[in-house]
Amino acid sequence: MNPYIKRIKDLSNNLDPKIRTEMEKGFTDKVFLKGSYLLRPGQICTSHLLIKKGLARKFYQHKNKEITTEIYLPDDVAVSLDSYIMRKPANLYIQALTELEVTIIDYSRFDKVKNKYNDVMILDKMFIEYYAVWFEQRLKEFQTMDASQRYLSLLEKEPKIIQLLPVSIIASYLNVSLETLSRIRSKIASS
Amino acid sequence: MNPYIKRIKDLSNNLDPKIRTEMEKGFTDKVFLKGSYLLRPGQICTSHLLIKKGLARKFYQHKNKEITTEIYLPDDVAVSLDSYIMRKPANLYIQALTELEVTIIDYSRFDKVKNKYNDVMILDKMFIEYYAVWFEQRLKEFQTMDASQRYLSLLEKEPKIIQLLPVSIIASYLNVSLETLSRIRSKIASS
DNA sequence: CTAATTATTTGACCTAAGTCAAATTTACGC
DNA sequence: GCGTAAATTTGACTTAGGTCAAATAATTAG
Repeated sequence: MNPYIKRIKDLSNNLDPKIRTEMEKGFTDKVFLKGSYLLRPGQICTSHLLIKKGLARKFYQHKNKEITTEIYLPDDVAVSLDSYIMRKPANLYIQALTELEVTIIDYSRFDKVKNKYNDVMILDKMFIEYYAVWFEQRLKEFQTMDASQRYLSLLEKEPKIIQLLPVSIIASYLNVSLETLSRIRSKIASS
Repeated sequence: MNPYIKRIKDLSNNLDPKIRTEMEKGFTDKVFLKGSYLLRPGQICTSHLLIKKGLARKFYQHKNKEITTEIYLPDDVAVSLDSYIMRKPANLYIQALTELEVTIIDYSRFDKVKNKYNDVMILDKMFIEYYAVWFEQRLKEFQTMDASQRYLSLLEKEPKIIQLLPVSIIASYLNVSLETLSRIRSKIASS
């Protein structure tokens, strides 16, 4: 796990139990069927979705092609940052790729707790900081690596994604055509 | 100006004057010569740099080519988020492109004020939220637009950048070769 | 088990954009 | 203003990766 994320988790676990209890009042568990949508374009994203079990992804439609922007494994948090922060309709989908169990962290309840306890505010800020840095790194990969390098980097950093997901989704996450990804894989296999 | 940034500015201006005064104690003004560096790889970024006058950019070196990641105009805030947040050495440069006047907002002083006043903490969080959303949008541009479209988008959203900066820097900001950018411009001019 | 989908691979071809080199234009020092 | 250096443009060529189409391979339903 990323060290910064680990720090967030540790701090979260060491919160005053009273605060934790109050925070968890705003949590709801929910199960989604494979293929179903946790968020669709037009809806406002009013919660963070903590993945407990299963796989999910975030993607948008562009010229009748799907671009996957994030893939979620257990312990990841799914949210349309743009929609959540700006309180405006989302322009993307969050979709369950398997049967999925999530904990829903409602915005307005969480917001109250944040404003009451500085420690919770700091945790939330750390989460966004991590997100910003993650985006910066991902952007850098697109600016400096070709398709094979991006694939190898993903294989190294997130082998589970490669193992668990179909070529079409991995390709759309790497922003290459599935034919190209297939060629990259066969080239690597034969070397 | 972006509406979210405007909201941050407004909130900042409406802070309790006592808080503002305390916050501004941690501010220092400084002037940089054209071409000089406000941050270099290896240094830890321990401040936000508010541009008062002049132009600056952030860039990194990749395979003896420069990639410009941000261009700063007056009122923008320059910071290596990665280095600032993770408290680790930066891997990029922040450089004055003209004679430059900045206000330096020192990390540790600002941190004290943030933890004392929730309103300041919220402002800082909003700044990072904006940053994350900005990165997300920029990533989307690279994933969905070709070189000409990125150029036209920049021309529309940040005409000043196009007017004020040399082709070589605009090209490295759009992640195209300067020859390609030159061709794009001549094609647009002739149509 | 077999048929029918669906996913993946392979092939042929095309295009956006990169590289290298040369020509031109612009800016700057004296 | 003149010469030199830097910035920009133009040309010729190459290449990564896209598209379209067909061939396999893997799943799934019945």
